[in-house]
Amino acid sequence: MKIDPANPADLSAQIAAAIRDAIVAGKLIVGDRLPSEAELADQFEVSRSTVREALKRLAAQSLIRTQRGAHGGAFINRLSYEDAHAQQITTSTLLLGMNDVSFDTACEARFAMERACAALAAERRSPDHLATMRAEIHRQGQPGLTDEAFCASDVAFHRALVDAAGNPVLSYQLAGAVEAMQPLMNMITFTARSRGAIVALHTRIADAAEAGDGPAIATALQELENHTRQLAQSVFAARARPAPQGS
Amino acid sequence: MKIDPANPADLSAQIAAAIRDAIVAGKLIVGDRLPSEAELADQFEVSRSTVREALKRLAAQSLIRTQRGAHGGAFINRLSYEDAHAQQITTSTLLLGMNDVSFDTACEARFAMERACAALAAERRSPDHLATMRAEIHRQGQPGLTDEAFCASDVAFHRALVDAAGNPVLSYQLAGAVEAMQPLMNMITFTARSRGAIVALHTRIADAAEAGDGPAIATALQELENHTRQLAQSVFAARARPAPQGS
DNA sequence: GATTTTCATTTGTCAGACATTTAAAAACCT
DNA sequence: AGGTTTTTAAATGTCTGACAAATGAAAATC
Repeated sequence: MKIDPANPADLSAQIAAAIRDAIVAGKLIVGDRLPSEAELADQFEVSRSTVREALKRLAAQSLIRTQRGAHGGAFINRLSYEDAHAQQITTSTLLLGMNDVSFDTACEARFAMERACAALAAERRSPDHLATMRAEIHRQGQPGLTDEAFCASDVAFHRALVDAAGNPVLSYQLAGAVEAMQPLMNMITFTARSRGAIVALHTRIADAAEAGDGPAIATALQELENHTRQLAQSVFAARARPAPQGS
Repeated sequence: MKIDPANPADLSAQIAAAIRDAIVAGKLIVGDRLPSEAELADQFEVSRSTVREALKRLAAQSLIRTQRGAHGGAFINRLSYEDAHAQQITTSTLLLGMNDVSFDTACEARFAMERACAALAAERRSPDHLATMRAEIHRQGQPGLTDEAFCASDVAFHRALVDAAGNPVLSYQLAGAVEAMQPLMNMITFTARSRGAIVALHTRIADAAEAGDGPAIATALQELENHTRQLAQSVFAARARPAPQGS
């Protein structure tokens, strides 16, 4: 594990990359303890501050965790689904927010992926998942719900559908995509009429899941996608009318 | 933007979180320049080293980029698809590698997601995508190809299929899932016979894409998933036989 | 007016110091 | 001997002060 002092890139970035590569390559495995900061500074022939900056970079990616005290140090961290999930949501949200991704593009991607678990969800849904879906549908029908709360419940419903597929890898990937959409969805105003349509479609999805009918879930999701995109289009059109030349 | 000095957590982690939240909330937008390290140290009432460690954490997530010199500093970075993609691959690869995710689970998730772009790919594939797919199929048929090279070509083929869906968000999400599988796929030995079967299925996929037949792509992908899982099962069974009680 | 030099600003790196945490080792007291 | 307290060593967390290197703007020069 060496670094190139002639490289113009930051030394701390090089050191972080070297250690990260060792982890990805399996040379350092979960639970292993890195040498102390002082020892690493000696090995790489840099100061302790530089080593520390490198370790902070790795900590930011949940690759290591540090412990203070006599037998403390930096340990290779087991990347949990939870950590990975949180990172993915941050990344996806920023990606969508910073790159002017159109609502249509994000919506299309999200529903395409969600339809991918329709068959598995129909096959494996547990009573727990069904109960969660029913509960969220009930909440969505209550009057006086703010748009934000409606959106949050929508996310919870779809999250339950995804989890019903019973594949943690799929859940991790999809939850990121679904939750990253939330800031975009929050821009929409849901009228009572469109809420009714959404609740009806959610009910169809829950019924189909209960009946184990995968294709019916997929069809309902397709209709939900169409409805959502139309709704967004009309909302954005109405919003653009007062200021057509708006930046 | 404040931090709590009584919080037992690292000050640098708190500062990083405060700035990250401001970015996610849109209070800091792409291109904005953060105050200089010295000014941040004054604002947060910590030393410059602590501020630097916080900034390195953000840099590790591609949230900021730094520039040296008179009018340099830390700037809010536009998260590119490329950066997000690279991060996702690292995260997914480690997640799969560290959590003993079974080959079946990962495989199921990957193909489920990939089938999600079958319809879109059939509709939008460009001659470029078809050419890439054909080229990779041709490479996969050549004798003397190592297993690693075969796997790499397999990834390139599926990458082209995903890109053919013409949705950058979908590409970003799926590419991570597909490429994260590569280390698991590399554990498999591909016999000449199974390579032939895979190439035949790839050809069917390319033909269906050319014909604009989405369902046919999905069917072929399903068969490819079945074949891959059977192959993995037999390989792992053969490997387990010499040491059935192996840890 | 164009070129060169100077200069101020900012990040990158280093060295040394002290505070804090932690677990093991040592000392101490039944 | 056994249990409790104290000490100690090792490690990370933070601070201070310094210098190097890069970079763009301003000043000086031709």
